[in-house]
Amino acid sequence: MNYNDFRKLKIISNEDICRNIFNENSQSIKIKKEERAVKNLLNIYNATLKLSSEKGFSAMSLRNLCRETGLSMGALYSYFSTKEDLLNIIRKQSQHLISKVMLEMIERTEAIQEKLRAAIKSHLYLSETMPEWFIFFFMETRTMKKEEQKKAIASELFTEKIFIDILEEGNKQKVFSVENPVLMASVIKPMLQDWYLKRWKYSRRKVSVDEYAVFVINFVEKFVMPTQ
Amino acid sequence: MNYNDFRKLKIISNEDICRNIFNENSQSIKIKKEERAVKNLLNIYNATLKLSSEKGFSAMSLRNLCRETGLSMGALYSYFSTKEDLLNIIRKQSQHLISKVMLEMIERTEAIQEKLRAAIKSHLYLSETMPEWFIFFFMETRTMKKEEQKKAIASELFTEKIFIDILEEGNKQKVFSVENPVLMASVIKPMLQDWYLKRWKYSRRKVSVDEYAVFVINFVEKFVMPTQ
DNA sequence: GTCTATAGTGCGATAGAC
DNA sequence: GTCTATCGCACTATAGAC
Repeated sequence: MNYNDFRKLKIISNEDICRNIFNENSQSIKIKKEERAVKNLLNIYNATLKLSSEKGFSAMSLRNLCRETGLSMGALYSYFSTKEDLLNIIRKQSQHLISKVMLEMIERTEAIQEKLRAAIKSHLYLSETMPEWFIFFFMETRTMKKEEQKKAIASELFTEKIFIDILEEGNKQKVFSVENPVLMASVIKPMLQDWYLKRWKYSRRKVSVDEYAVFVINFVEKFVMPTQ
Repeated sequence: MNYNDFRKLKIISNEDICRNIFNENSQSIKIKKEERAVKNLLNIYNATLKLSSEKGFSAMSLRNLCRETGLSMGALYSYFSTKEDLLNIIRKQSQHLISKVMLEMIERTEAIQEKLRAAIKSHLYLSETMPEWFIFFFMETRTMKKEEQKKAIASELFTEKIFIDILEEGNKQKVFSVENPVLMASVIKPMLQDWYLKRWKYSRRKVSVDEYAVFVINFVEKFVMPTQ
């Protein structure tokens, strides 16, 4: 599977995320008509990610957000109760959908080697599809309050666990030979994160997400496959 | 060389950085006595890195900084002219010293394989010595104005270039066999950055900087050394 | 060289008109 | 359901006392 195939699957969209936000926050959201609410939430969602991936969430004022969305302060506050609330809602829903997609993509494959490739690709492809959200999540974790931070850290460890499990299963099947699966998983993650954190670098050098995926997969496989 | 040896070298200190800040900004700094100025600058420097590595520079107010340093608003403004100015001064001086240290450490070695190891270790050891600064630099790049941002990006590319040069020289000497040195250098960098960005993870798992260095070096060498 | 006091701005949040 | 108007507060920055 390459990035084009992945996109055709239409496995995830910001609209799905906003519909979930609406359904799970129906009490705090003052707007009752689903279609209107989802439309505005999508507007707010996109604008928030855009503005805060530029300068950070705390540097984004709600007045910036008004300008970007075309909504008034009053209207914004019909969709969330505090600025911090907005951050938490976005974190929660997107995070949930992303783990789901990764697991689905891995489930589609059979062989353990394919699972490793699927895990790497799905993370890269997801971040290619919605880079602002990945940057947002990475950068804003430390600005969150303790309790929210814990959930963000749990999510980081969750995706890492996916890799650890695959590597350990590969060891068991004697397809892989990884001395330290935990440390191995630890260094795969930052390579995937670099794709969205330093996107400017790769686009400047005209490296496509597919090329990057192949490179990372080769790199990792050379280390995890038993030497002949 | 391990981390302990590196520390004993005392090759870099925050005081050196602050003394440079004083010397290179003698016009904008209103305090004229060097010893007093350096002492207070060090205080401000440490407090700024501490506070902004917690919640980000833009979320750190100058009132926070007063509390942390024990200085008043008026006193602070004798050392820099605007809040943004403070950010730029810190970026510039630390960045300069860090490239210098990396190059020095590499120069101490002879064989190209040792140079690769020295480059990896010096980056890891530096970030172990002054993690707040590395986090600060990584996180605040995007909050900077265009012109400052360019300098930060140039610095990222500069350390990457160090790796590219070593890999290409190794290819020439036929010690390495790296198909794509640029992409290889691109993925080494995030592995080094992970050490300070996710420090909580490694300390929780009781991985020392020396163990991490060995792992990264093995990982990279397995890929860059020609297969027998 | 450092302090306190304060000017001036922009923030998050809300009340009430429509 | 969305708007405008406005409150109270915290911010950066400065002026002037000591």
